[in-house]
Amino acid sequence: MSKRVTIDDVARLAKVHKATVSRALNEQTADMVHGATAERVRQAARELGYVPNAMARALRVNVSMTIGIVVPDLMNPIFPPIVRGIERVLQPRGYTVLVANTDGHADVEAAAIESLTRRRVDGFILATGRLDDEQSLAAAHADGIHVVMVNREAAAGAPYPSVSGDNTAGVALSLDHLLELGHTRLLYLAGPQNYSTTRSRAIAFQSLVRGRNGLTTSVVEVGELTAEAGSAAMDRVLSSPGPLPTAVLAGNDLVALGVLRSVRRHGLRCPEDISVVGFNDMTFAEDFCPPLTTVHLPLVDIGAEAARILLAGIEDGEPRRSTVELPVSLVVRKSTGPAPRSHVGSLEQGAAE
Amino acid sequence: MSKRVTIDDVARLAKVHKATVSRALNEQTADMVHGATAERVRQAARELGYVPNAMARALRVNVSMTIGIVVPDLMNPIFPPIVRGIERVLQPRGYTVLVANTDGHADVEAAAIESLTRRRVDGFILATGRLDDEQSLAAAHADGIHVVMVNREAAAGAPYPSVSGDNTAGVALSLDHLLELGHTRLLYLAGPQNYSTTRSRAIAFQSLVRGRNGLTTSVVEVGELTAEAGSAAMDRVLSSPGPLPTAVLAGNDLVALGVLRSVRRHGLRCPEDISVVGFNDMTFAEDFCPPLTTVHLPLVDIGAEAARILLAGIEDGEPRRSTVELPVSLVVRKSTGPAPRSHVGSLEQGAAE
DNA sequence: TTGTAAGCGTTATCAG
DNA sequence: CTGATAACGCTTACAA
Repeated sequence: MSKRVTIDDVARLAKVHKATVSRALNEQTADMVHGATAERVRQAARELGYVPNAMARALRVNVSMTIGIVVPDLMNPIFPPIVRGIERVLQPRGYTVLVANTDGHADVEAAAIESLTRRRVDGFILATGRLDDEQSLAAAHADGIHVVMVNREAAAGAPYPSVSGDNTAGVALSLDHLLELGHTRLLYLAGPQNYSTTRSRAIAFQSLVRGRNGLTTSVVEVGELTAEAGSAAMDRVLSSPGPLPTAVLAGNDLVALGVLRSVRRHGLRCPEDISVVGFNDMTFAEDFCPPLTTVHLPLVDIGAEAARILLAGIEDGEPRRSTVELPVSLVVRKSTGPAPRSHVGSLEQGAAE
Repeated sequence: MSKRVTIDDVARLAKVHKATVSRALNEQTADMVHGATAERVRQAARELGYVPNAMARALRVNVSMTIGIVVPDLMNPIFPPIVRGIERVLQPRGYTVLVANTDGHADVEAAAIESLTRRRVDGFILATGRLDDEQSLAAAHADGIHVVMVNREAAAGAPYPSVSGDNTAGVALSLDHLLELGHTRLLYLAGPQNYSTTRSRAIAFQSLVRGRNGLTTSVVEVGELTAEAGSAAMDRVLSSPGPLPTAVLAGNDLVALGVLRSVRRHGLRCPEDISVVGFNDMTFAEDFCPPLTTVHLPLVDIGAEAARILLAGIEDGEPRRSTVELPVSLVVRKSTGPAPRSHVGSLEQGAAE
């Protein structure tokens, strides 16, 4: 536990003042010192195994080179790619990333933000997508800490820049695909409405569907964005009376996965009896049973772009106000197919075209 | 960007010395100050929105309350559960977690460790499982920073405690299962041998299989622990001459997934033509096509246990030397079935029982 | 119970 | 080009 070596130790060995050591070891200021001196200092540092204390530096210069990322749950497969994207741009610039999970609870989110604020992160990237106003975040923001939202639709008076996929386009793509396959009885399985992504997807669905003739549509809200919740919701749908939907659009892939499980359990086949389309194109969506047709979001890029905007804000001083929506695409796999013939005749509302 | 409020600001408002503020706001020392004074201080702090500077504190007390986690790739689904487990025990104790990805490269791993050392983490949890000796880690360790390995078999002279699943038992379980199903021609698809987990699994396989009559076994090493590498390796196996294995044990689930894909592409059916068993029971293994039979590792527990050991070491001062192997279980799903009858007669070596 | 003062390891500023 | 000094925000002997 030999007391850590400090800049003073290096100075002593190199027979210079610690200020000189500081200058010699710093890229920015290295040219302020004589070449030979600098080399002597570097040599001494190497010899002693000197590792600068980033906290002392941060305290002095008031910049921690640290970014806090807040996610609901790293185990949700959409977040690791986003985090990777963020790291990909931050790491090379010398930033380190602090990740906090919130489990989707507002109070632990507040605690996480507070904890990161204590650590004096230079900025926040929030991937929680909750719509509730966050007290501690606003406070941090007021103190000049930059914030970028990710995977979150910017609200009207959005105080923070945001980066997300084009949810409306994604829903439109899915819808077109299903319509082309002849589906007329559609179910939208929406996520909780206090998540902006799922909310905006649901809104997109409603407005795209409105005014189309020959369509029977319904929207059911699932309590959580998990396979379990999706499964439970679909169970309820499948065991309720009346004609079943021939296709379901899920709020995200996890929900879609739950639907797949439920459909299987009920002895129905996907896509023969019912088509399913997801959202996000999470890792392994192609390996599901059947491989999931879903809207592909460029998650890594979304993370990277968020990081870039954050950095730009930090460097300018001026917080940006951008709202970026990255393009999405539909990747058609095996969970969607032609609408089942047997149902065509049994429409009970809406005129068939 | 109003200059952050400091302890002095609070002191001024509460009309006490900053030392008193420090004492009042600190759980440990709060009882050293008069109740009324403490309340006044808390009130002032609240009023000003005071958030203590953790770095200044860390600098003073020489404890950062920060733990560095080093993983190869957060996008590999086995790591998020481990990280969650770690957080689950660290968070409540006030620790914050710094996660660094290495992409499996030794040099970026070194850089990550150095970066975390600069930040003066109180400990490391390494989930990289590489066997290469890490220079900067040894240096940190020599300076009294605690280290715990996770998902890594302890080598003979292991300098650090480690927590992992019982790999040998896992392989034994898989093997027994396949033997019971009548498989006699077995392929082990091992991961790279510089990962201790995959190495010890491969060794377990070899030694368990040795001396068993009536078995034809082979071991093929795949270059990486990814679905792509697994797929490529299996492609090679399937397009080589000679009788095919009736069952393959994969070094981990990702490799198994690659095998599944390859098998499908080659027009073979799993498990009718070939059985596949994985290792790890990663999230969504049950949703693969077919659902994957695999060895379940208690990943969250593994992470949690690692964190506990780390904390114990930090609190004692004395680094532990424990090597923990958590029990594993086989979860049988649909990717394994009876050995195909058609092959029974065509064994070309080893006596059928 | 509270105040004083020193110091944690850096870097910025100002002299030399 | 280099050295001295102060300051970043906090905790902790020690003193009152």
